[in-house]
Amino acid sequence: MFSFKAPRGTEDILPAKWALWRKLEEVGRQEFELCGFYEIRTPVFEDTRLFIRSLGEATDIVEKEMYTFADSEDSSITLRPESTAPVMRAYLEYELYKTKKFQKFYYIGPQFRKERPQAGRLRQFHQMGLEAVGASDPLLDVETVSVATRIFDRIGLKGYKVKINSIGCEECRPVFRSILKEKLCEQEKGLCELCQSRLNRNVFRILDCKNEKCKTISYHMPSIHDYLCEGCQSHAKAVREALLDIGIPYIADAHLVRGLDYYTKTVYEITHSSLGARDAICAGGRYDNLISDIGGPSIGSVGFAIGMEATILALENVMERNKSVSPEVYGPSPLIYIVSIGEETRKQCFYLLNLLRKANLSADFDYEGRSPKAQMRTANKLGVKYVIVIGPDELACGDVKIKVMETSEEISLKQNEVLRWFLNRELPLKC
RNA sequence: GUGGGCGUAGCUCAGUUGGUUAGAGCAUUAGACUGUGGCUCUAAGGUCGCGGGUUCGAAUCCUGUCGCUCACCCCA
Repeated sequence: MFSFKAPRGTEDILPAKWALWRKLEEVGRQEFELCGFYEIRTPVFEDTRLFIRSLGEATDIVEKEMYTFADSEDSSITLRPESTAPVMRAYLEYELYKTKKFQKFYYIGPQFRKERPQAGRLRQFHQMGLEAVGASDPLLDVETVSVATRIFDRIGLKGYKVKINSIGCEECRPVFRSILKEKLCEQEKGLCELCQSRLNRNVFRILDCKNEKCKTISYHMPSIHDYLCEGCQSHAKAVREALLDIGIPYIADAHLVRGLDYYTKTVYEITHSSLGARDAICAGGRYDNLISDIGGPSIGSVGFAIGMEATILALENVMERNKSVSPEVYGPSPLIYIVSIGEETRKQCFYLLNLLRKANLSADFDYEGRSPKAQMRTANKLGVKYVIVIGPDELACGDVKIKVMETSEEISLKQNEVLRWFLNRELPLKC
């Protein structure tokens, strides 16, 4: 018999795992809003050309990793492989820059890339990220880093590293690229096979190669820092100083490069060593050309994306080592469980259940018609504070019995007193 | 797209050179306790991923296939 499964590279987040996701999302939202970012939601699919234009035609994402569909005869849509371009598209479409040039956005949502799944890398994955659009201040670059690190701090993720670099702008990068390429070509035979092909496709990636021979060669290569133009140099310096000033430890990594074409000046990556080969939990940087590339005015922006699966994986690894951090897997328990004994009491229980819920007291009930013992077991497992018992005896005299689970104390009350009794000692949930 | 590893109960895993009714722990449900939770004990549950082959006999060996996983290219 055929059985359905979640498609390759997708995963179901079951209730047992939701607590961590929720925590990450809630902390993220709070932190974003604390720093003046506003949530924006864009469609999960866009005109295919948006991504071709923004990411660059020759990138792997565009060449082989996009979920692209014919929408009608002459239009093609693509499930978003990242959210920066869609956010910028919205910023331009509604001409938001006309009301206020500088705007700060954040987003949380699924992204799609058709690649082979691997640890922390899926075909449908989730990012939460921010975009600060319309300013070139290096302090803004640092603000984005600080938002990311505070999110990680506040969810209790220890042991991450901030790596930062400048990759120059359209002025100085091409100069460095050609010099680097020239020097590397001289040593072509010493490079691994892959890097030899990178010479023509993506020279900067060679600096990042894990092959020992390539590492040695790139160690002796000139550094981008020697070729940065004056503007990029002072920008990079200001970023590093501000990071120090506000106490964010970082690693200046001259070999850090970015896959996407649109980055300029500042690029950074936050990694976690517990993750294995793909260790980035956040990546971002400045993109001063993206907006003009997709048809907007020439204004600078900076942003990052946090990989939520990767972050949660890292968080779980940290908790594994430090069991004192309890994950509260199933989230909050109901306050009250109602146990009915005998078929004829169920209507009364159900009435009471709805009364409690209308007063915002969380309560649940057994719909399987099981034995009182089984219902008590469930109540215990749920971790409720109180159990209300109604059986034929109670029904006959219009009472209910309330059991306080912690002390096993039992109290008899008239049915019409129940609600007041709870409201006197428990705060209703806020809506 | 390329390469490695792994598929046995809901979960985590044992399973001897191929040998009778395939095991453990945890979880679930029921019962012991017929109106009361936690502890204890008992019981229930498996087409050994799927197909083919070798064999008197296959969870075990061979082969194909599907799935998962890790790594590579690339990337969050």
